[in-house]
Amino acid sequence: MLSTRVCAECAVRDRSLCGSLSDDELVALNRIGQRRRIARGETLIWAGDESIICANLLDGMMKLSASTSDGREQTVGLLYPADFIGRPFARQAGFTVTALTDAELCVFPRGQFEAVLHDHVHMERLLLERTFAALEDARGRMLTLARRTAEERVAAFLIDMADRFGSAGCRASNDAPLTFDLPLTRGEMAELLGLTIETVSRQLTRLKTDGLIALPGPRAITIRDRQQLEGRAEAA
Amino acid sequence: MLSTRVCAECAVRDRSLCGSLSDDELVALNRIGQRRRIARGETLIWAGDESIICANLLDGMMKLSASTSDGREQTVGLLYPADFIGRPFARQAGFTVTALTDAELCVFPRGQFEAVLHDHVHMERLLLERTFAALEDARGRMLTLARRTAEERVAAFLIDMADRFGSAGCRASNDAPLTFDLPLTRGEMAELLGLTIETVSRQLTRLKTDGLIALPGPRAITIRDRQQLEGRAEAA
DNA sequence: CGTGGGCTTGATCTAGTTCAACTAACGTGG
DNA sequence: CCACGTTAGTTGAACTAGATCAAGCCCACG
Repeated sequence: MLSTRVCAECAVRDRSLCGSLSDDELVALNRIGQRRRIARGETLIWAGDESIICANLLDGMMKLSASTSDGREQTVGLLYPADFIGRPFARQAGFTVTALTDAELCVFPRGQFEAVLHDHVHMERLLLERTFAALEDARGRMLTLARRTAEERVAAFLIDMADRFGSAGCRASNDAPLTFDLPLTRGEMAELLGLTIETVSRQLTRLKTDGLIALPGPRAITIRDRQQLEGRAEAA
Repeated sequence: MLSTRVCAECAVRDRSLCGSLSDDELVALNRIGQRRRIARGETLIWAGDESIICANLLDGMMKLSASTSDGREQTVGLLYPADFIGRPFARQAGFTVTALTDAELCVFPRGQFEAVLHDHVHMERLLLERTFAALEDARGRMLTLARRTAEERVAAFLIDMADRFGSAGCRASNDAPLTFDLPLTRGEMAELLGLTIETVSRQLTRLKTDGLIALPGPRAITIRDRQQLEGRAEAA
């Protein structure tokens, strides 16, 4: 009873995997799930560790990252609220999962989560669809990392962030200036875009001096000319 | 009856998704599946096209590729026998699928394949596991494309190919020279590794002059010192 | 106040691209 | 059977996008 309440009040109930479950099914999931808060910078899972947990991200933002043996790092995915974390059916975690902001999770022991998955075909189907979507995203990013210029990467990233965090909903084609705070530092952007901090910074100031964006504060971005920014993102 | 025979004789029966089905379940799949041969260079699916088919690769090798609007291309995945092709539950194909060698496929209409998937939970589970594996592979490749040097990419690629095509099974740690034919041209390697043809060629001749490999013919590779080659692949 | 992290800016360097020959292998048709 | 065009591969010289190295700036926080 109380436990269904917890899920019923979940911020991402309707968007997460759990949205596929009926109220009574949620009871089972609640029994194995545990709320957990994690601070910005903390890492939940280390690549190579035994894969013991899965989770749903309830609030905040996290990153998935990989690194070479000599320490070069690359962010290979971003996680947003309602996203699924972890890899069922695998013994080892493939990537490191770290909080980019303070975050809140619903954590499940992997084995038990697999059992729930097994018993709830619809949930498994949803996870399959999400995994396909993640795969498509990763492959698209491969094109970016391998072939796009620094300017294209930065411009495309800003547009993506504007669409996610730009207030006043999705007024995508609106040409009024739009201001929002980036949830990532320059260093985190560099790690995501396959560049260095300096290059990211230079590209931003270039877009600023060209009048396409403004930088009201270190973390704030104003999109002043979305049209042109889109042009820079896909310089045909 | 005849139709089950077709699957029973399938070269990849035990390794493909279909391996999860009982003989009588195969009948259903056979009814919707169709053998198809495709020549080297032909493309089966174009990115952006309506997603009408799924398939199993029976024999040969294919690539998945993406490109920018101005024609820069990147191979985002390789497909080997028994691999699954296509994206169920999506209306559009995300990537172009092209044969790297003459190939043979078992093709299913997407909708009908989805229905089979729906009716055979075990098969859906297998597909989920494969999709996770593909996702992990794609993310690992992101690290390579963003952070590794040309030499590391080429060396790692050769080791991967040696493990797949090196005759006499997986004598991975054997230090006897191992010769095999690359299934990819220099251009295809470049597209896969995020480099240019010239860079791939130069790296290969460097590895040759350093004595780690030999190049008996344009397509042939001899691994002469796997240890050292591995060192070049992960220059710690 | 000073100290440290995040950010910017400048100067220099370099790995890999680009451009340009050139070579080798391979069919195809005269 | 050989000339010839074509495609794949190699090699060299020059160039450049982005990395690296090196200050400095700004502000929050102890």
